[in-house]
Amino acid sequence: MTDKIKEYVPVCEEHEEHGDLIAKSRETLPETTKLYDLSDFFKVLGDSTRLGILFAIDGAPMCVCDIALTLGMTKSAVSHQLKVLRQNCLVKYRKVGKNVFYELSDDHVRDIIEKALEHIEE
Amino acid sequence: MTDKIKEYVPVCEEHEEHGDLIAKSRETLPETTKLYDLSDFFKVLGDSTRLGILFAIDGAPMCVCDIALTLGMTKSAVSHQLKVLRQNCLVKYRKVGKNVFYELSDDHVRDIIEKALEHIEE
DNA sequence: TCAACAGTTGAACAACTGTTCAACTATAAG
DNA sequence: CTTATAGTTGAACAGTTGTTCAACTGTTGA
Repeated sequence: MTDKIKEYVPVCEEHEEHGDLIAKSRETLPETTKLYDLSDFFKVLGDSTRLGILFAIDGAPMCVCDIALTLGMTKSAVSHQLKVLRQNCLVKYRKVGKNVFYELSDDHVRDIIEKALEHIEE
Repeated sequence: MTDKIKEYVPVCEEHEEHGDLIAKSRETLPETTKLYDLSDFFKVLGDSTRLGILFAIDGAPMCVCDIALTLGMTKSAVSHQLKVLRQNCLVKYRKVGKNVFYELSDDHVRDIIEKALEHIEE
């Protein structure tokens, strides 16, 4: 071993032929931040509890307690997940007396879930 | 504390009024297994590396090595994630000599990602 | 036959995630 | 004022996840 900085050597033998392809692929790749935003969005949907909440409040707004009853979970667990959904703008809420009613924030999410359901059902 | 089994007592005061709502919400709720399948699908998309791979091979099939070069990752890390994508049928592949070329398995996934991109961009 | 490279795999490790628990705030009713 | 309930929150814990590393298979070409 020398004290020279080890150069990063591309390994694919056909690399030169593929050079154009790689360059082109790199160009069409979204920015890193956008890739993170996108994966964060899918991460939020990637939990059965949160999906359950979204399905539960689809149709009519519900309070935390009733969501918990519907899903058979503790209020605490539901509240924690509602926070995640709130922070990612998937739900909106309004306070009425002691209750907080949650509902879907827009139809966009409904569409995406619908499409995904079609996908896994085929 | 008695040795009686502690009964599960619904807590929401307006619970009786909400009874219908909860029953209705429970009915429209997908089955547990479907909820898990759906969240599993989103989990797969909920990782920036895997999304990067999908974007990279969108347009033209690529070998593992080139995907790794495009994303600036090790072949091993890419291969591990390709395995996840394979197991969830998001990519298909064919072996040509020493190389394994991966491509998107269908347009459905492209649509979902596209819709999600629209959502986070608004 | 042998060396070089593409790709896969399992173990290990660190980072992250979801639920539980207990403590807390706030509103409503007696 | 006091009590009961709705909801939130932070800490703790267990389970999961992604990358790294090293070892491995399989194909190509000398």
